Amino acid sequence: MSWRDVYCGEPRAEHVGRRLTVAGWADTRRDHGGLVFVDLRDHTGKLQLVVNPEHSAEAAAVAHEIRNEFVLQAEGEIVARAPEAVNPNLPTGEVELRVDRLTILARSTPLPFQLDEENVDETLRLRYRWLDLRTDRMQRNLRLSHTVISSIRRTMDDLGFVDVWTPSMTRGTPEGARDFLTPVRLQPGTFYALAQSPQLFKQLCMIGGLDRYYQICTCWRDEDLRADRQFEFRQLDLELAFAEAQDVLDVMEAAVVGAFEAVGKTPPPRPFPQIGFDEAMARYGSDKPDLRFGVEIQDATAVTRDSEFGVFKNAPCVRFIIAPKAYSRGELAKLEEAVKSWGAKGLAYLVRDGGEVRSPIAKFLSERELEAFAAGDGTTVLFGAGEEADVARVLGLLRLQIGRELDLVDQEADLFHWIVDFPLFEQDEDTGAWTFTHHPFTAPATGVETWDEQSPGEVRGQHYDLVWNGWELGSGSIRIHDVEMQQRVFRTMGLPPEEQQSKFGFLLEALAMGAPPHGGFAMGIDRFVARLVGEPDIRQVIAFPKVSSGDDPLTGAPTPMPAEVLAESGIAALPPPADRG
RNA sequence: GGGGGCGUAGUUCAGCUGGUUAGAACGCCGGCCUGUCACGCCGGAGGUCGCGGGUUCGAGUCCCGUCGCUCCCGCCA
Repeated sequence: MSWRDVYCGEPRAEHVGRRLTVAGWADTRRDHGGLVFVDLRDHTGKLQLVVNPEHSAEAAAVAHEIRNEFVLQAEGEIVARAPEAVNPNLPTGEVELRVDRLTILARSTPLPFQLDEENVDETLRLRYRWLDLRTDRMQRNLRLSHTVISSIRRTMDDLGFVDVWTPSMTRGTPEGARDFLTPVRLQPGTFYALAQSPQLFKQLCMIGGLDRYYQICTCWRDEDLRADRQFEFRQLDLELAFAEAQDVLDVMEAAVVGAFEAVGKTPPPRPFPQIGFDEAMARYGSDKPDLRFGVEIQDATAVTRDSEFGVFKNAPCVRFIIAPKAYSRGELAKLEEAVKSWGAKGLAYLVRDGGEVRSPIAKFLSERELEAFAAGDGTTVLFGAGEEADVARVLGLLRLQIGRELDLVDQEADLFHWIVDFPLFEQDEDTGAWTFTHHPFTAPATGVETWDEQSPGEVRGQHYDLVWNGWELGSGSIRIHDVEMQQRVFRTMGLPPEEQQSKFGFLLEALAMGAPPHGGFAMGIDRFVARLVGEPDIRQVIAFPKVSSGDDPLTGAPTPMPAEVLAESGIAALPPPADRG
């Protein structure tokens, strides 16, 4: 026997007269004492059951016992509703099931929250995720997530990519994110790291002649959780041999556009525009700019060098943005508080309101400066002064806040951009040491073979980030396929030959044995899907996510490490959290 | 590590400048109900106001601390 003939959402007028069995959850019941109505629900929709004691006394007896979320199986005839009883709000509203056999397949205790309640505390939803998953929201999110992933796989398949599995348990990388560590019982005192990305393995696949590799793989990073970050997440990971940057971008654009089409959304036009890193930082103060609104950053350093205002005169960099609103004192105080929390010392401003200029610094400013900061009436010029990187960052954040506050963001827009021409190296502010911007396997710009290894700040890399409406979806690059170039990069970041060998010896060996030119990309699937379904954070598209402390409210993980595991793995015992401090 | 927001029945929330016995809706329990669809009507149970301390004649309300969740900064090659 089968549990059901049709899903709850399926019956229509053409089913009238047919005997059918349906099964699902009791969404709502309306018990009139005699007649009982039950809305039976599954992921396809709802169907009204009518249980009439005159039709089946047995079914009616069962029906009175039904409570919310009981699992039911009902058998009977699909009948047309009387015209005045049609429910236009239900796709199945023209018909109902006249029940003559009703079985309770499972009972339910009263629920800790109601499924139709909005704004339920998220920890509670996650604690009882199996209930939360029954909601339309989660059903939609997870099913669309599947649609996106299968669409991506289809695109990859069509383009000749091969799905190759790479290990999750691998060698730790001291650079980059913190690793999750796995003790190895067979060799006490040693550990594997959970892969932060299959980066090196996919490069080895290229050297191994696989030509076009892809994988939708889990990656682990032991960093603080955020709206767009979990300990573990999925990425579309791909690599192409004999590829140039444009080849990689073309593949990614095809995957993105295909996913949009798969979920019935209007895809962004190709090719996605490219913006240089320097330009993005200068105009938007971010390497993942949200281009759905203006309020671009402008530079004033040329005029402020001779300023009477000490803060401007002494700052190596002065920039400003113009907000299309004459902010009040109170609002400016709040903005100042915000920029201070981002590391700025203060917030200079210039309000033009009804022909007047309000500004505590106006008296210091020359005609030339005022001209440079010209803006229409009903505006506020907001300044950042200090080191260039700090000014860019703070004004970038301020720009985002103003865009949100003043509702300047075009919510309908789907703007995709490539950010390109990143510097290959960046300097550590504290130590002055040079390190890689992206990762040490990114190739320098075409034609760049050597550089001053003491001062490589001008070298650009063949690196590209994909940004959607201000969210970084992922990044990729053309990789180094020449062993000497790879050693030069390691050397520039101060990695001595012995350490190059001990950490990356296998890569250097592989690069020396016929490595084709290659490049690839990695895109965060959860971020992409969250944006696609309109969710503000990735937990809503992950079936069983963790909360920001790293706890899983459902299983109660993580738990203290058992003493015998510690003993076997050779790890020094740490008291459980309850015993600490 | 730092900053902001939130925390009151099972759930979502209200609770004013401190002042009787902390309320509503939904849910839950009992009763009535044959055309409802957020069914209706009657009755009922249900609270450590996150926790601890303080101020006060009196604290859900004010202060300090702490815990939890959340957003952000740092961090995330």
